[in-house]
Amino acid sequence: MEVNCLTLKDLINPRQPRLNFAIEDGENAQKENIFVDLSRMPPKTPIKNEPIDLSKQKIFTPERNPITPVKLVDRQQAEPWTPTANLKMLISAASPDIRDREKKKGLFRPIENKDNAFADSLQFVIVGNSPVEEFEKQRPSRKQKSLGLLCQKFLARYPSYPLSTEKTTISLDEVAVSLGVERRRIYDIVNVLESLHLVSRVAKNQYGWHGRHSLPKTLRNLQRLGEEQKYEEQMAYLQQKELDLMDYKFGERKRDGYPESQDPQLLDFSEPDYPSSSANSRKDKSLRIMSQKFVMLFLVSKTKIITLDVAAKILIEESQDTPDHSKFKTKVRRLYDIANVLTSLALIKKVHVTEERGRKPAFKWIGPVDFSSSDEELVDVSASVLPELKRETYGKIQVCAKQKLARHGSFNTVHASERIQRKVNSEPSSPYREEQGSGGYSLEIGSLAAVYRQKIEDSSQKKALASKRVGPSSSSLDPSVPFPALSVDSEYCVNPLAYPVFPVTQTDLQAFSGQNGLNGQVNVSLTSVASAVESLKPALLAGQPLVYVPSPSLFMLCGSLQEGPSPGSGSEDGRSLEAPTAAELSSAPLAQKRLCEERKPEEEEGEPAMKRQNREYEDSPLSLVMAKKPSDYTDFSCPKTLGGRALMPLEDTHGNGQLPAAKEASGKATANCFAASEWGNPSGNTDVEKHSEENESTKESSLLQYLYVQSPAVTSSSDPQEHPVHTA
DNA sequence: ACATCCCGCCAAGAC
DNA sequence: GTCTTGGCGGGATGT
Repeated sequence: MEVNCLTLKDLINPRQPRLNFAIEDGENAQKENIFVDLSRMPPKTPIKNEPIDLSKQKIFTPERNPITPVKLVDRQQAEPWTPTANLKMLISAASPDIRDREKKKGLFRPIENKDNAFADSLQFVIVGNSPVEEFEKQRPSRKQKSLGLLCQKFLARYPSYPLSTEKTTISLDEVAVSLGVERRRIYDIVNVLESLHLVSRVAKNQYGWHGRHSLPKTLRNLQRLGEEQKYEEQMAYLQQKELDLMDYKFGERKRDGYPESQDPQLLDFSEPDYPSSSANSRKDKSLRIMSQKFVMLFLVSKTKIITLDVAAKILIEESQDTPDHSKFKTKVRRLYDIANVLTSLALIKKVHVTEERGRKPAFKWIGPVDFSSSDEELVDVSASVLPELKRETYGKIQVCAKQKLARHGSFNTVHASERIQRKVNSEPSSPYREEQGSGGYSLEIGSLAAVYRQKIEDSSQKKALASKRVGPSSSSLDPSVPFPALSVDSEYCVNPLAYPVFPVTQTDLQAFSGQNGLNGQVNVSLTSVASAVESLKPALLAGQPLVYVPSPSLFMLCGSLQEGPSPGSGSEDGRSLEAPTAAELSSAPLAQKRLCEERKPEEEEGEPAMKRQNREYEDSPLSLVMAKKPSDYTDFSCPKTLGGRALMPLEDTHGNGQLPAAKEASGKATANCFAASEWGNPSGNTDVEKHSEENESTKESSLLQYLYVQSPAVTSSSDPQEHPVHTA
């Protein structure tokens, strides 16, 4: 893991690793908060960040006690250090030496240094003092410390579609250390992930990693709930209202626009009572719930674009908090946090909506849209119950599949209901971390949207141009046109680039391959990609009425290909049984592969996103190669049983069904399939396209047209992204 | 000036 | 009381 690198550096000096540990541990020992403080104590200036000492990690490495929540303290203590030692350390902190050390740490913090990834494998390398200087140089910019980036790193550690067999346990401490951040940050990430059931809390300090297997299901449920909540109407209402005036007091809005306002439901939903959660207390209004609601808004939205303020207003209302401005601001802050995580999951991307008033920040859903597979499993949710119920439900299901539950004693922490869920969800697995082994690739993996974007910008622009040429035709209207009320939003600027990466496939592959030593990483030259993309586009677009052309990224293309009615990406998905055009099919994949291959050589810090994407591509090809049977596809697409059990069970099922020997392979295949099915769509394009087809609403909305245009200028900007275009 | 959102204080809760 | 969680919002950074 990246951590290693840091460690190494830290170790730089003759320090024995042990010593380092001890020291660091001592530091670490202090709880994050405390620790932080300490760190601050010294000259904050440059250092700020690195509360945590990586070195330990290394040493301990991830695997360490996965199950039992290990406290840093404990670790420390393992070391010769005593608590007093910590004090000493603190004291010493004042000394320059210590400062340096910390600085070094800071430098090494994985987050900042993406390159570190493989460090783990490396043993401690002693480095010169340079680190300090470097540190100063490097002083991580704020962006480098962003939650989104952090989340990507976090995600990179785990396979998107873990095999059923591997139960990954996430130790918050570990992760915090390895990522070089305070635990508090990890909570932010984990809470959002938990809201989507990508992880579940197993015990104190312990989370179980589920991956995206159940994501479709979860989304489906959320969508359902969102519908029940009538979020769409609320949004429409708000938007309208905004036009009129800014206030978002909920009393007003509801009445006006939509009488039927289901506020009560919402309210209920939001906090009051989850059956599961005993006390709604703060937990219930937590980030988790906000996250789910936020996602619901997207799923319900026809436009798939939601502005932060609208989301904030809706959330505020639900919470019933007083509408005061401060609340609003706070909500928005939280939404940014959530959005960052969702962005790194490639579920949404940032865009800007131009209204009469001006440009507003917004997010567009680029995740899977069709969770067509119906499940009965669903939670019968009364809205109120929703989240928790779901969890439980899922959990139960899973449990059934696997009875393992919690053997760990650790459950105690959770509320009864929660406990159940959590237990269910997370199995006391032995911690397998692929990451460990993979150290190197960990970083690469996930979807690094942000990074990716930047990198891509150039290419994207080009593409954008191309797309434009293609014309409005290519630039599609957003099929999903908003509700009439939404007219406000008429203009959306979206960056073409979608960076949607599917961590999924990659991860999976990695998991698989990773063991093999395969790192899917590939660096594709942007140019090559672009060219490929463009070539592909036409074909893809051709049939569809409305197409959102994601100009920029290959990724997008791929996605479209796969999903799209068109091409055959299907092989992966299994969908494309009927390969649309042989040529297309073949071409696309091949192209991708090529690209991927090309890239491989280069890996750089900034690149991770690219890499990941590339991998993804690779993955898809792989999957193709693997050739799953259509059957798999079907399964995924229609989780007859229920997507729910999905995670492990599905895999298991497959495995079982298939030759045991082949299990692995099958597992992989399945994983891929999943990935494809779920994520194949991930690209916004796909979604859009589908929507266009599907949405009836579209017609209405047809009035409004959204052009997605790439901003020509974008390149330079860090966020190339979208420029608003006014089409309507 | 405004958009983003990091940072970490500090309280609620779980032991 | 200690430790884990995580709400919250000040204020820094980015644009």
